[in-house]
Amino acid sequence: MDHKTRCENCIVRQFNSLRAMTKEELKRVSDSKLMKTVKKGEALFEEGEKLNGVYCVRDGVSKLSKLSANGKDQIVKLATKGEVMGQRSVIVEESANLSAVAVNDMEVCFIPKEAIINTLHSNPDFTYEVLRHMAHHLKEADDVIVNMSQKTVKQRIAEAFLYLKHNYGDDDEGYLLLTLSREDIANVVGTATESCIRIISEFKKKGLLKSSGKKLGIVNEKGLQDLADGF
Amino acid sequence: MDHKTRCENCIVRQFNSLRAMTKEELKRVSDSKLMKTVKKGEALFEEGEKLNGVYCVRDGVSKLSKLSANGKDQIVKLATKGEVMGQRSVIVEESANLSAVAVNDMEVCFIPKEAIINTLHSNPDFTYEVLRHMAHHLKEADDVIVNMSQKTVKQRIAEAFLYLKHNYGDDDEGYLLLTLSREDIANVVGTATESCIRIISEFKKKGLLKSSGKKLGIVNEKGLQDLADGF
DNA sequence: GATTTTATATGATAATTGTCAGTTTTTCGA
DNA sequence: TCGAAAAACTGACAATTATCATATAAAATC
Repeated sequence: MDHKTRCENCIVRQFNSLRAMTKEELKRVSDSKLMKTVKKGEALFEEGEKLNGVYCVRDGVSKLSKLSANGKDQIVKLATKGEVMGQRSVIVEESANLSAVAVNDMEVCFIPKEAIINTLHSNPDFTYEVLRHMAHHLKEADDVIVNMSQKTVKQRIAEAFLYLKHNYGDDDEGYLLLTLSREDIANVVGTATESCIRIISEFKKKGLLKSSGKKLGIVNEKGLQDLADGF
Repeated sequence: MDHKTRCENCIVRQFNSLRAMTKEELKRVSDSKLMKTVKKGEALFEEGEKLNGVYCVRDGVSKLSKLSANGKDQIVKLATKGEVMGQRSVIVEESANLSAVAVNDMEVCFIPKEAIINTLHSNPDFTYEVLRHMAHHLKEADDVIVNMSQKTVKQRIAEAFLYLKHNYGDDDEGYLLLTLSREDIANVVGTATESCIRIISEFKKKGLLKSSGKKLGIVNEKGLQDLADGF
């Protein structure tokens, strides 16, 4: 087993609350964890499922979504390298509120809940760190609520592209490194797939976006930003 | 100073994370806290403001809202007796993300952040309890996101009334105990005030709601529920 | 490489929701 | 109790967005 498989040496840990664990706690996590690869489109867990642990993302991206009554999947959040999924459910001992599906091929570590819960009760630094992350997610969620209700679909799509660029970057030709299907983008901004496609076409015509095969790129970032801000 | 002003004896504490504090910690909180009355319409704090502590609601209701670019206030949450406001900002040491304005006359206790922060670092039970509450709010926020993007204005208004009845109750004649203005309801569901008024009128015509002066009451709860569920 | 499936695209139309303008009603302070 | 201000209401219309139908392009499968 090479060193990359030990949590103690995992860079990913720097981004999440596991960094507040003691050496011994981390050793316990590392000994009990299970590495998994998840192929694009596969589910890590489904809404309503009881989770026996959390998933730490080593590589790839997962969408966290919830099925609405009208049969559409609303994507609430994208989880990336370093993020821990399923924390909330484990902490409050409820079944999962969201489904997690891989957007591209992923590498994750499954950490059984015991290794987490024990530390939560004994190491206040760790608990505090988890709390800080949760507080950050709550702020983000509140902001999403405001955007959802106060911005138009066009503004939200513009924002989505800016988000993708800032969080996942683009290649040397200016194409986004994370490619989402039009349907996924529609499910992020909460609109119909057709409306989403139409607006992306419009953005291309206006010289805000460009495309090459499946890839999409931002041409005029300032223009998109102005649009998102309502100008 | 009568016993009701001591946190140790405050019933409200049962509903929030303060119940996980030790006697000594609670004493410190109680000694440093400041009781305030806030009149309807007055702000407890504003978005962007640095908070020096948290507010524990003893009585009354506050709306937590955020101003959007188009000048509208989106109400993200209502905070009631027992809830603690401003926790998030104090924990992550950021300025407030939301404004808090009293919906009716309120009685709150201001607790300086020192009394909270110290305990967060030393008492894992308390930290865990705060974490549990935050996790609960995060789930609620995720659900709001899904509703906002997947339900129609009509459905969201129906839901809002059911929410008001279930969380604040109604009097013996069936009128809601918490009366919000049409504008506030519109800002909760994220729609224009005129649209909100129109739909409420429609609900009254259909025998789903009734009104008497400022008061509104639910006549046909099942009907409202069916509507909210999309039937 | 042909074929089936899936994703993207576009048009036509309907439904929903917002905006503006104006009226009526209620509230509240002088 | 009067009068101003705020809240509730209504109509007409415009803008946004969803839905349905269908076409084309791309990807996956055999």
